[in-house]
Amino acid sequence: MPTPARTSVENLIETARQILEAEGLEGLTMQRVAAEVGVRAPSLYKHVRNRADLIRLVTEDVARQLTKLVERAASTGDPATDLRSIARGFRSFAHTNPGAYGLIFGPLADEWRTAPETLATGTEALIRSTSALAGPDHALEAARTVVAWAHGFVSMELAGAFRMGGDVDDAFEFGLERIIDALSAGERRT
Amino acid sequence: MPTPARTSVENLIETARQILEAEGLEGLTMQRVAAEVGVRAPSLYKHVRNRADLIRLVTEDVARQLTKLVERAASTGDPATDLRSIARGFRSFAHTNPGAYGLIFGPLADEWRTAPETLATGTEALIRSTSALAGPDHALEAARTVVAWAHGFVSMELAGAFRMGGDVDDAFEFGLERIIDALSAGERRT
DNA sequence: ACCTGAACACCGTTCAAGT
DNA sequence: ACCTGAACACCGTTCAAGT
Repeated sequence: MPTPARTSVENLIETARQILEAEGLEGLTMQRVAAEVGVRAPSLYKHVRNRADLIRLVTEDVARQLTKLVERAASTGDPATDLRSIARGFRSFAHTNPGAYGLIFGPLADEWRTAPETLATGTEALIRSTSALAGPDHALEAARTVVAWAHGFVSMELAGAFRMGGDVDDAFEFGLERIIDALSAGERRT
Repeated sequence: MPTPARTSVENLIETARQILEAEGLEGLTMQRVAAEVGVRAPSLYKHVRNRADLIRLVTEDVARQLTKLVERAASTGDPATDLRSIARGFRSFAHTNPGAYGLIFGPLADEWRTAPETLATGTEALIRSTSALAGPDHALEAARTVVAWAHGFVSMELAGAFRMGGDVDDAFEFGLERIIDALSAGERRT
């Protein structure tokens, strides 16, 4: 006798993400998710392969959202302006979704790492800006410099690593301007 | 009847660190550590409070080692040279101790985060260099820029996030020179 | 003073049995 | 076609009992 599903992958992903933000990755258990959607843990295995698979799906969801944000931030055509929007958007995304953000580049098991394609369009938007700023020869290296700095900054910030006083917002803006400067300087020199 | 301890905190920390590098954080279980040192899991609780405590001790050990490395790298007195040494030393430490490195700024539970003091002397060495390079007014912000970039770069690298081709070593050197440039440029301008 | 087995509460996961 | 309880192997942790 076929019975209609009481939940769905989408529902599981959304629920998992809420739990992740509220209680962290350790709190994201199959039993917790099951309880939240109103079934027993074994039922989840009709919808996802296992816990790692569920986490991977959440990560992909997050990566898609971040990518869309970056894509939209790079819209004026002026590379420095776009880079500022991208960096600030990146940071504010991390602030509002700290748990989700930790999944993307975190030192986590290979199993739930997101595929390169998911982040591709966001990367393209970034490279477009750095290409205009640092020249096409250094576009990729410049993009890596920007994203490394931005990711490092927000991940340290979220980890509570900036504990020597000083205004953290100011430090972010300082770094952003200096890096944009440095990349444009490179272009002028070439 | 007092019996001599068959293990010690130091022994546990060292063993835990080996397991961490070999099998990742999930593989670092109390039973695994106990088996490795030749006792049963409950015995570990005579030496550490619990698993989180053991991980915290490992983190502190790692932080101390990294700090010492940074401290020693900054030795020539020339800020740009010292910054290069610090950044490269930082990166090579992460490469040889990827599991341990992940503990320091990772998006991990508060319980095993290391105390600020442990990283203090390394931070001082870094700030000395950035102060000479970017001026004392921006020393802290400049140090945050450098460390954010370096940490972001190596953590993305370790996470396998640089998947668009290009030479990753070159990207590191590119970013390093541009950032040093940008910070010195700031000094000249003031 | 340290170590142990037994026990408890919690995981993830499988599977046969229910509807 | 989905959901369930029971079961298994694994955790971390506590504790009384051993030496």
